Order: sequence, then structure tokens, then C-alpha cells
Amino acid sequence: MPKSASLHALPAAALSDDKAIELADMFRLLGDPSRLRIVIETLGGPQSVGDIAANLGLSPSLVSHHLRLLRAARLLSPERRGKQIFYRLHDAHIAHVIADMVAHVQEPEHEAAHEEDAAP
Amino acid sequence: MPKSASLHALPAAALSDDKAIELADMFRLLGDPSRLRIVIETLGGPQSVGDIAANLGLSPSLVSHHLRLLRAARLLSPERRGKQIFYRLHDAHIAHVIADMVAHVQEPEHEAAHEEDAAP
DNA sequence: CTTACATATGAACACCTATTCATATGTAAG
DNA sequence: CTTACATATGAATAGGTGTTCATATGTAAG
Repeated sequence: MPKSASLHALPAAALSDDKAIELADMFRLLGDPSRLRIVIETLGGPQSVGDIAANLGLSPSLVSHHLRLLRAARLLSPERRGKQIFYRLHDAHIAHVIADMVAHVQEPEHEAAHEEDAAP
Repeated sequence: MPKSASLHALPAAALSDDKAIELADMFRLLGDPSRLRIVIETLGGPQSVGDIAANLGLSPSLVSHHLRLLRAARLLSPERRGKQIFYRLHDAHIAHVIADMVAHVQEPEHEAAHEEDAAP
């Protein structure tokens, strides 16, 4: 394993394949706009399925399908309250990660792009 | 008035659809194990296509295909050095976000932290 | 020039996935 | 009981995507 020496304060780039797959799995779930919006909705507190659907303009069926995946991945957890079921972020760890990403995206643009593909 | 933030200054859950799609796009790219490993490889510094391929056990062709996507999304940027082309994270912003996620996954164990927020 | 190496590109294929529709399950109220 | 509401589930489908193979482009050296 001819690995390049770690540079500076950055974590040493190496990540076990298992962890990589685990991370990729989480990224993949958040990689769908509908699912990402659902997760973001829960950042403000537990939300019922119906509220999420109405708020995002999605069908309750579709929201439920996505919630099943987010539930299986332990990103969200359900809590029954009467007829409704409220979903919340599974733990503070997930909440922090998501909030961090949202915060980063909401920041003003950092630098301009270089130059890229040229098409003759 | 924004909803009450529980732990830190959580952003008020709302995110414009454009930003949501932009974020989801980035997540989707990182949602593939091969692509995620490629990005993580560049955390330690610029890496040539061949080195990445050899290091990850992927074909140079596949790596190049993935690099094209990461390049188009401005996550990585190429730099020619002789015959080889080195790829590095496009900016410190991206680097920080990725490193943050990796650090979170590498933490020993994450356990659920319950907290009551909003109760109608 | 030719040769060898490094990367990129296009096509084809198999696989996966997001969405919709119809239907089922569960729950509170009349 | 029945009715109405909230959520879940299964099937079917259209579109997307990762991978491989073959080939092209670019670059340094002999």
C-alpha cells in the first residue's frame, strides 16, 4: 500500500471499505431531492407523514416509500401519536451532519471555478 | 419566527428547492462507493488517475468516467503534470465538508441522543 | 518519424430506482 | 358494529446509472 503521506490537518484520507460503503449508502439516500427535502423538513422537529407530504407537495404514498428507506437506514425514526406518525432524525449525530451540509450550501459562494471542458 | 433550534444553531430547516437540488446532486455523486473512494483518495493531496485506479483496484477507464462527473460537478479539478493528470479537491469548502463526513463516520460509536423539541 | 504510456471517450448492457396507482393495514370516533 | 382518516405496502413502469470493452486523443522519449 504505497500511500502518500498525510499532508496537514486533514484526516488521513484512508477509510476502510466498509466505512466507505456505509458512508456512500447514506450519501445515496440523501442524493434524491425528495428524500433530502424530507430529511431537511425533520431538522425543525418531528413531522407527520401528512404534513411532510403537504409541505413538500408530494403524495403521501411517495413520502411513505421514502420514509421506509430512511427508516431502514436509521436516519429517521418513527413515533406514533394517535392516528398520525411523526418522524424525527434518528440521533444528534445525523442531525449535526445534515445541518452542517445545509449550512455549507447556504453560505455565499466561495471561489470562482477554474476553467473546464472545452467543446469544439 | 423560526422554529426552536434544539442543540446548536440549527438552520431553520427551510432550504430553497434550488439549494436542495444542488445539495442532492452533490450527495448523489458521493453516493457511489467507487466515486466516494476516489474523492476520499484526493483528501491526502492531488492524485494521478493511474494511482487512484491502482490504489482502489479499479480500471483506469472507470476511474476516468467517474472523474468526468466529479469534474463536471466542480468537486475535483484536474492539473496536468507531464503525461499524468492529477486531480484534487476543487476548493477548501468541499474538502471541509467531505473531511467532516469522514470524521463523523470514523468516530467509534454513535448512539441515539433523545431530545424533546416541539410537541403540539 | 515511431513507439510506449496515460487518460479520455463512446457505445452497449445489465442493473437499479423513483414514481404512480391500487389496495391493505391500523386507528380514532359516531 | 361502521365510517373516516392516516399511513403502509405491493406491483408495474419509465428513466437513470455504473460498469466493461473497444477506441481515440494526447504526451514524452528513442
